[in-house]
Amino acid sequence: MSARARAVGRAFFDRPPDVVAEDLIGCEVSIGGAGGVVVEAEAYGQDDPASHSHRGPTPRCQSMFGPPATIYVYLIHGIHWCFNLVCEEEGRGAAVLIRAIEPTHGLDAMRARRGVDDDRLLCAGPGRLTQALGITGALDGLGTRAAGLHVGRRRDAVEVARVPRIGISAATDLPWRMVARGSRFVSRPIPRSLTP
DNA sequence: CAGTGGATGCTCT
DNA sequence: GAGCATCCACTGT
Repeated sequence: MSARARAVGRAFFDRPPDVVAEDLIGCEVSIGGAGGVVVEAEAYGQDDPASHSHRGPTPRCQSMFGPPATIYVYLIHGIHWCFNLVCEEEGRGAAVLIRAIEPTHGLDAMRARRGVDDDRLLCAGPGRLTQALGITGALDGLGTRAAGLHVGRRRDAVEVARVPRIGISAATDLPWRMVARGSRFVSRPIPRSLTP
């Protein structure tokens, strides 16, 4: 077990969502002793028809308009929680969806919560990741400190691919999905046409 | 491996 | 009432 990486500061999140999403790749995220390294994340902004914040605050997405590093968690398809971190300055409604991590800590707890044995599928997808980490709507609106969430700085170099986002029906061309090249822990592979 | 369809219930118009 | 930032099982190559 390696030492915990130094935490990123609030200024890290006080930047545009695509910049934050790109820089989050390779960073360590953990909560309650479970976690890993971010290998896939998507950016969502206010002037972005695919974003919940696009039409202004609603009861669901209100926390997107909070200060940088606020946690935004919502339920999708009535089943799965999705985990975001707010970025840019307060009130902009920008956030980054964490879509996949390479699990490194608390593997047994995550396997138990997921009910699967295949480590590749533990955190490969926004719904799988929240289930593995035990993240629910109870964290919505909290800051990282209050939630017990740790975000550590990137320690090793990563090559990041910028590709179109997944599972949305608007702004499907915007390349705001960031993927760690070569990782086998992503939710879906990088499109062949965008592979060197 | 690719494509399809069902589950499941909250959110917003 | 329609749509949804998903996942899983199942089909057919």
